[in-house]
Amino acid sequence: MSKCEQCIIKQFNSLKHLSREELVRVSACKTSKFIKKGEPLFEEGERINGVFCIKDGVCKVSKMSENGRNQIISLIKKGDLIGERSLISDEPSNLTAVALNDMEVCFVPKDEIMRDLEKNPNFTMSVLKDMAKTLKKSDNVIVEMAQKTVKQRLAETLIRLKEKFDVNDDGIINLQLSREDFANIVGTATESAIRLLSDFKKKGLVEFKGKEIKILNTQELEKIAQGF
Amino acid sequence: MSKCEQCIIKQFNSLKHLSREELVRVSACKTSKFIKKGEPLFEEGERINGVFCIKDGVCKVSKMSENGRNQIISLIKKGDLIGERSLISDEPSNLTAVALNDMEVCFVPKDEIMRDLEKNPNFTMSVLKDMAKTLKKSDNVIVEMAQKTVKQRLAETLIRLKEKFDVNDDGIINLQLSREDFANIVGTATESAIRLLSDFKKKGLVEFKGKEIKILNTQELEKIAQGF
DNA sequence: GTTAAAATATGATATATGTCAGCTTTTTTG
DNA sequence: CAAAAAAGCTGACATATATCATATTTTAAC
Repeated sequence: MSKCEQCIIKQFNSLKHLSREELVRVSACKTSKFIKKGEPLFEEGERINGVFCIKDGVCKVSKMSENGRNQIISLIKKGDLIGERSLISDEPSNLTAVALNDMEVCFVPKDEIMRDLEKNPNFTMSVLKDMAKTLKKSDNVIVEMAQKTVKQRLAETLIRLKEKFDVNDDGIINLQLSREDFANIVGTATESAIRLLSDFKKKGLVEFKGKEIKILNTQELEKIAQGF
Repeated sequence: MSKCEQCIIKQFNSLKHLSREELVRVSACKTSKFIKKGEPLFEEGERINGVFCIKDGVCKVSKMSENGRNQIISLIKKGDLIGERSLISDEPSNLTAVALNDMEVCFVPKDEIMRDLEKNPNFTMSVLKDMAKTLKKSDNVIVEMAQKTVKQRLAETLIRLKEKFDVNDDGIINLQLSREDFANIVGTATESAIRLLSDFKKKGLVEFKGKEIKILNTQELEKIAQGF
């Protein structure tokens, strides 16, 4: 199994603040997992008891509403950590994470992370900063959900996908989402998402080949997101 | 000026984890402020450079949407801390806080808090836990905003107000909100909020005397919040 | 206390979005 | 490869909510 000390992935998250010694300890207790597309990394109500470091792949993090509909809260990708929150608040997860493509993740058990949080202020501070950043993003999402129309949110989502995930030579975004996923991100009915996406397509703003997405006119999408 | 070491308010927040020595230092550099109803505690874009500890009163924390409408993200009351986030991420505030009634707050400058965060792991851990909790709540709000109707959200809001703020002998909630505030909490037009509130009133679920709110039927409101 | 301003209320109407139903295409499974 | 299942698409219709206009009541200002 690969060693954390030598793993480049940690550069993308708070684990980079651990000392060599600490990393060796993490490495000794961590386990590797491969999650296939469509399979859960963890589910609502489950005790995670550790932190996942995403080595490769993407997962959708969602939550069931009382109405029985699924809301995707965020997309987590290579380099991200997930699970710190439940660990810190010592509660079962309030979220479900499902792989959107084949994933490779490392799992570090709770005790090791807690120990590092207590002993290494740099690490703790980094986790704290990360949370502050996430909280800020959450505020933005709340405002967006509360104030923007479905069309605005969908345009916004497309722009963000392009920014967050790589685009290949043909301009195709390196992530495949179903229409239902889109609906669950913006918080609408699948049919509405389908209709609006094909609207965007008709207007020449995006192109779809199956689930491949290519953004043709970011500027116009931005205008729509802003309400024009 | 009163001393932090002797202040009971700190029992309600992370400051309770500071040592006597640390509290004495905090006390020495803190300032007291009185904010009148309607006045801002701080505004979007402002560098706060410290943390506020709310000694008395309530404020609404909001953010402007691109559509030009105000969204209230949360209500902060006696005992709460506010400002840690901007301090930790070292950025100007993304939020505005406006007093809903006369407030008394203490302001502790950044340097002192940062010093405590670096030196006192208990304090840091407490702040971390607090953030994890807020993040969880944010997830819930996002799901609610994305998936529930305005009516559901309004019912939910009324229930939460009753839980969060004291109720006097006559059953009246100890917080006055305008119809516009209600609209800005649930993310709707003021007219819609007015209509729905008077609907609830007609159905005997709530009672209004001006801005005084009395909840008459929590159970029924809960049903509405859940979509019945 | 009178006037002006703000908040609340209500009606009419337009529009966005949800829901249901049926159909086609794509993907999965054996 | 065939059959079944899932995903995508489209139309018709119902409904929630926004918007605009106007009236009334409450609060603030002089």
